[in-house]
Amino acid sequence: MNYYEVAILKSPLSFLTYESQEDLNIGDKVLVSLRNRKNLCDAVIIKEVEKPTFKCIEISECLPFYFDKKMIEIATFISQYYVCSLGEALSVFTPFKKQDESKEESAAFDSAIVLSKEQEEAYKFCEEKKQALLFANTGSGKTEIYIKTIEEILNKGANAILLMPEISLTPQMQNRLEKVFKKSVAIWHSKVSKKRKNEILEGIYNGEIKLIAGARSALFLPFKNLQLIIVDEEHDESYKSDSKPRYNAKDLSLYIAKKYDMRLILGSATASIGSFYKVPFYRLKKTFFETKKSIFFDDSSLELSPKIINKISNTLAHQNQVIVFLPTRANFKYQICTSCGKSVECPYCSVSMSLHKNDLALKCHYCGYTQQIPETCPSCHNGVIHNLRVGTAEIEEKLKELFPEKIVKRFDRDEIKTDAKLKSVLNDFNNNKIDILVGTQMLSKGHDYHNVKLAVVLGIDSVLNMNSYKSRERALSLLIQIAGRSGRKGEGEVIVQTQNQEFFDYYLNESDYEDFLNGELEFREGLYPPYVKMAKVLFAHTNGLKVKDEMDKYVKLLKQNKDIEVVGFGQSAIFKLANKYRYEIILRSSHIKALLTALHKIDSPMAAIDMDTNF
DNA sequence: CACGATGTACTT
DNA sequence: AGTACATCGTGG
Repeated sequence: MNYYEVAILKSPLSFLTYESQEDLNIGDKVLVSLRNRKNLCDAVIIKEVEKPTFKCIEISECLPFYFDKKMIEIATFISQYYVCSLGEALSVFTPFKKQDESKEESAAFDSAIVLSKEQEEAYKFCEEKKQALLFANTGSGKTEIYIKTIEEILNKGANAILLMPEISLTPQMQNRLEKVFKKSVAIWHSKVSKKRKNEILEGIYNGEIKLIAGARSALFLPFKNLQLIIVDEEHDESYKSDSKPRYNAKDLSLYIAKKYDMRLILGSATASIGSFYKVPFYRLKKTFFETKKSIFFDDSSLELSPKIINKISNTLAHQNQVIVFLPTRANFKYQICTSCGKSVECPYCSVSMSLHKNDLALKCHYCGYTQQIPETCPSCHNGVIHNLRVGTAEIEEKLKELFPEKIVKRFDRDEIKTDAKLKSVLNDFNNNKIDILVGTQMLSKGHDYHNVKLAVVLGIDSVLNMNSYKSRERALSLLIQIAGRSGRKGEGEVIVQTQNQEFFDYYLNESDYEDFLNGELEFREGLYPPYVKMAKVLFAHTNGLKVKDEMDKYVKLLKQNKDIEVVGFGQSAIFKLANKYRYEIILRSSHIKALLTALHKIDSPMAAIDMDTNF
């Protein structure tokens, strides 16, 4: 009889010992039964052990899948660094399939791309450094460098992964890749159907698919010979997972590339401070079409001021297109009573409900709770509800009133729910069937709107004024990304509504993003990442008193540790979420090991640990 | 005493 | 985490 320690997938349990008649290998995927559990559980063989003193259960079945050595090593790192069980860490991977060898037909792709002198230099730089940051202005042609590099890697018979933020897996990027790599490329993200995912996996198993362009989870696909990872829009914060394991796919890519000596390209026009600090960078500034960009500012607090309306009107009069950005969905963010001043809150979360006129409803953007629009204030019963801070739907409505003969469409999470919808709206926009596109962050992500001549940026101050050491970085990079959408061909205008003209103007017109990054590095030294590590411990429970006590207990405990600093603690920004009260502790340390040791010791059922939080 | 809601103990 | 089982309160 053989005895094995197994990690239960998706479970926080530590290793459990099972027996088996069969000789199994480390990494084999098996099914085991667990007392109290009706279904068999997926598990992974971690190591062979001596016969234990207690009685074992037999492994129910060995499945024809396995996790290879690298997967187990990377998962071990994830469980250490992001503080979770090995079973939880392994569950993000798609295992290999035990089967006959895949056909080793060598590929010969020819993108026929000719790089410019500057691109060629950048390309060489990335090759020499092995792991590099391609800090490339919008329109400077980083995609060509990606494709050229992928081509080189695939032609050597190896595999490549191109990571992109889910939202920016654009149809045009798909087209460009398919044009060169044909059936060898596949798109992978959470909205791909289960059936299609199985087809793709089959393609990876038999070697027909050599390149995956996809979201976060694409990093964990079973490639035999992965040699290149590209992280596009590397500054994007959505690479961080917000459920367990809370890994950051960009940071993990760097870890993996270094550990296994793979090529890595991090690409962005607004490089993140972390990458700028850690990774050698090449600055690709020269753009193909020398675009003339004029930036205007508007300091009104009105959402659509006469100055802005005038600009839009002029642009439309010349048969040109406009995009309007604002960081808020729906019609209004807050519903305030004119009489008692209270806002309508979600009964399960301590946040204001947002008005959705289309659905005649108030919705909670955090838990999804929906209720009818109240006629009078639910608190004092006599006041009238007054709206504060507009969202995309409201601006869309106003623009339709102002320009009744023009086509106005919305581009946000409420409107673009499927891939088909995304494609059709982008298609209509690029075929000039839409005059004005109003949207949220979604607008800023790498889409190529080639006829846009005006970008209107509203509400950027609410991003800048957020209470986070990252606010400046977020606001400026967002603004640059949106501004980059205007005038991709020829002249473009940008109008920014802000009370902070000096800040934005300086970095948009007089200085460079690189200077901004250097300035921020100086500001963060000794206090914030990338110089120190920060983590959040979130306590959540239906009982608000119990959870506070629990947090207090850990504050006391953690404060005794000389190697780590309790930066702050108290109620979370959203105190009540989905009917649970939330408190948090923010930790900082320049001593990673000490911080991780402390975090691993936290064993409260109410606590969730978030390493490298997106504050 | 029947219920649902809440709490707790356990997993090889 | 997911589950079964224990305990508590309410209503009949």
